[in-house]
Amino acid sequence: MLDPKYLRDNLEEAQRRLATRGEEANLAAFTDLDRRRRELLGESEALKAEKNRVSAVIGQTKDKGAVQGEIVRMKEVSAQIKTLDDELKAVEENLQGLLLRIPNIPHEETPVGASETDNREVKRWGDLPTFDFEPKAHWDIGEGLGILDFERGTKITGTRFTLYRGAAAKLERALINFMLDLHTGEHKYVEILPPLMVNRDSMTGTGQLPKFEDDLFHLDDPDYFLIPTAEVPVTNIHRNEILAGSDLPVCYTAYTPCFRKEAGSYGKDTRGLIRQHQFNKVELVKFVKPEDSDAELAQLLDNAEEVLRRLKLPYRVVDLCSGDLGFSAARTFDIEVWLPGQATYREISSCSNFRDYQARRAAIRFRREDGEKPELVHTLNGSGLAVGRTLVAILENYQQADGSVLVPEALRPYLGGLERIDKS
RNA sequence: GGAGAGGUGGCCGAGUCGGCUGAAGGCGCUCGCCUGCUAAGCGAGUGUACGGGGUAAACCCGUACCGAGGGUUCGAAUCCCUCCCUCUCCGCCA
Repeated sequence: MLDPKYLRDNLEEAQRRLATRGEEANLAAFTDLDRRRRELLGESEALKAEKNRVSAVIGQTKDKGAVQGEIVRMKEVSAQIKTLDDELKAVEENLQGLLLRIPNIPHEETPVGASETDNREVKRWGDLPTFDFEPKAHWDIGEGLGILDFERGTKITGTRFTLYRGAAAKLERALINFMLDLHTGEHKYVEILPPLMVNRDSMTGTGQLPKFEDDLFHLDDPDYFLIPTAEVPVTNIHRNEILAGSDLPVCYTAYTPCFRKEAGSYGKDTRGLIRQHQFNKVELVKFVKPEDSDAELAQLLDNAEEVLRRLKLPYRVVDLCSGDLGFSAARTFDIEVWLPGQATYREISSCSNFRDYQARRAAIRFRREDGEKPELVHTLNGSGLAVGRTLVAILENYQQADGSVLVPEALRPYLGGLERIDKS
């Protein structure tokens, strides 16, 4: 959520910067509601002050007959307050609803652009593998080895669900452990195993609600949602809390399955593991002081990149332009891994600085020193990495002419020393 | 799922037949005093949000908040209703 005070004082600037997202924010409505709210609040509070004062007098008066007139008058005042508060409540609900639907303002350094094509490539790492045969797509490799079963996944549940068996299942598990060990052991993140279902407040805190309910799997009873990313439960760990400044930065990593409806992506990536309704991801989440968030994002991004470097998978980093930015993010770097089967780079991680946008929604604050006013933290998160897509990248980059797949050296200790996946 | 108990400030814990209780008391914490060291002792202070004033701040005024939301009342932490959560026992279960 944007700061209402900032909007009040810098309406044109906010409008202009939000416009770079290609989205028209209804800021005129904000101005009207905000003004009306303050009018009503002023009137209501003045009457409450009067009521409190007179009620105290009535309480001290023994002879109630002498204050009968005041009692009658206060009855009337209470009725007026009720009327004002009813309207105030409606105005505040509208205002809140409006603010919750306005996306974050892009970072000053976010490239301005309309879409994906305007994203700025900032880095390439690794040499692209060469093959003396036509490299296959991962779905062919996986089916050929008998380790990915797309048909049965669909039979058991439906489209965009896949059954892993044997080496693929083990490889997925090895990747999860490898990533968590790296981030907890060398990058000093604290491992979290959060709930996979969350309530509405949590979804609102990170920005999935109220605008993107259609993208989420929902349980009717109780009214819970399946998490689309560990960002949601992990960021909400500190919702409505005031952290000690000396504890920042707080860094968490969590492995969780993620559930997404992928509404509106019909026909896209229908083959293979790229776009599933359920996938595994290791997430990195940070709570930091505002002045540190740019540097912390750079570090988080590097922590995610390190996974690919250890696996020797070629990748590039892209600075997302304003038009391609997610709803809550101010700045986002995507890491895209090379997929030889499709001869293209595909997103495998998205690392973002949300600044105080989520912190304001979720009331996540910190105190620099004892006795000082609480301030909003900055929140960051990024995939470290999407596990299923990492498996895809390994299958495609490490595939051999005979259909087998070499295991990256860094993963072998996690697979009992296994060097190669053969048809089983 | 059944039965019972309970949700008050950073923590513990009082709140009588509804009225100077933002909330006793204790602990913790901060500052000052005292003190060979440590410990103890003395004094003062110690929530958040919103609105208004003042603005570089400090600060001042008002309102709200005793799990959440409604209701009764001139007035509710205290009474009534609904919901949520926690604990204990039973049942069930990985």
